[in-house]
Amino acid sequence: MTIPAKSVPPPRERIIDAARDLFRKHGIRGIGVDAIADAAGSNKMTLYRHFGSKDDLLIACIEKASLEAESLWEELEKAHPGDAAAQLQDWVRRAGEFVTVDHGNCELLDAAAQLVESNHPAHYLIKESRRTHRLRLTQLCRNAGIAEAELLVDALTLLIEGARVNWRCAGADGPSSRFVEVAEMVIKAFMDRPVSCVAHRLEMQ
Amino acid sequence: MTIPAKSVPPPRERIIDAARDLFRKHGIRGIGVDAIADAAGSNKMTLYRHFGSKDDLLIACIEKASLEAESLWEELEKAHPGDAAAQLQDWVRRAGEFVTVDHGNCELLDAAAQLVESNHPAHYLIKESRRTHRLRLTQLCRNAGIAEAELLVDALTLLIEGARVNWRCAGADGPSSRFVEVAEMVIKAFMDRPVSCVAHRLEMQ
DNA sequence: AACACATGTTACGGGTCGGTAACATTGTCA
DNA sequence: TGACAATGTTACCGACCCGTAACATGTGTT
Repeated sequence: MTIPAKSVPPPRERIIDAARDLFRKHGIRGIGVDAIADAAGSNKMTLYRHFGSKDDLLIACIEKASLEAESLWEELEKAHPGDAAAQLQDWVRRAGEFVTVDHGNCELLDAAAQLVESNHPAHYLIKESRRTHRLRLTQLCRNAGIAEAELLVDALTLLIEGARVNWRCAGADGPSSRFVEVAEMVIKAFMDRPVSCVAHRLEMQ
Repeated sequence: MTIPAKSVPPPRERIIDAARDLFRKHGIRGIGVDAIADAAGSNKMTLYRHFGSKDDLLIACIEKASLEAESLWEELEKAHPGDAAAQLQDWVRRAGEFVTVDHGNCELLDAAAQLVESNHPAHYLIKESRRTHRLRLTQLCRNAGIAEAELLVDALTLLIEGARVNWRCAGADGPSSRFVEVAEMVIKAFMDRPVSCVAHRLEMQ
């Protein structure tokens, strides 16, 4: 019983979690390390003992978010073993929740948007995470029998990130409320005609 | 010849233009009033003589961007008089340019995203501008013979704003490069079946 | 008890930034 | 020329924030 009950995570984890939450709510520049340490039930000194700088803390947050995003695919496979179409549908449902609920781990985008043209070391992590996510989703669409999987993935990516942005500034009653509806419709359009409009347009030329 | 040649706009306009540009590039909190005044070829003092605060300057920027966005509809009507379908197609094309080129006046979203939960007075302006934009686009879709115009507008809104966000952090070779393609496909899907998938889903229940 | 170690507390330095004050400069009009 | 308004220049204040130093407080181990 050296560790009687892990009722409270160690300070490092609490700080990361608090930072992720506050970064998402107020932006990276919008929140101070003191407030983060305070929200984590700790203080600035222990924060700086674990993370050499605010940037290091940000990187740790992105790494954790990236790991969580990676676990999504295992959950989908476990929920619908071998059924790619059901997994894709479930993905849309979960994406809709990530949009309409604030606790989504889509903070990679927010972080990236705030680091534009800054040569921040976190850029590499974000790009890498997004690349693997894109590949996974493409494979899922392909397994679901969709011919133009890449185009569908791009469409879904635009939709979900547009929904996120819209939800934040236009509220829950804005266009983001129709995300699932629109996404399902787009998927259906891709499934109904594996020979897509692109092929049609190519034929016309 | 009191005013020989308006080769250079007055400081107020130059400051607003510089602020819009820098707000977009670095974020509202990411740029200082001194840098804005400098980029406008002016000083902080004249900036504060025209705008009582940085927030006032931001509001002036939003108002100007909102006016420019409003003029879009007149241009569309002038380019394709009476042809709603062509206007809608042109809208998609222009939206694609706004996404892939940085000078787009879609900065309302960026401003709103940075003012989340801050009770900023600019929130009202942004919401109002977005509301009228939504109404105009809905009317355009309806004139183009689309039954579920509201849903299509929501879909297009999600797509364009997702494309903007993606372009900023994933680069020009990311999903945003397919925006026009996806948007045209979605519009085509709405045109091909005025009785949409929503109606189908209602029938199933 | 004694020690090592992680954590908490307080205070401070250095920097940035929003905003103001006082003064100098320019340009226009009578 | 003289007056007046708009603009430019410099300096400064106060607030905020990142990061560090020094010290105090536990906590577990031997």
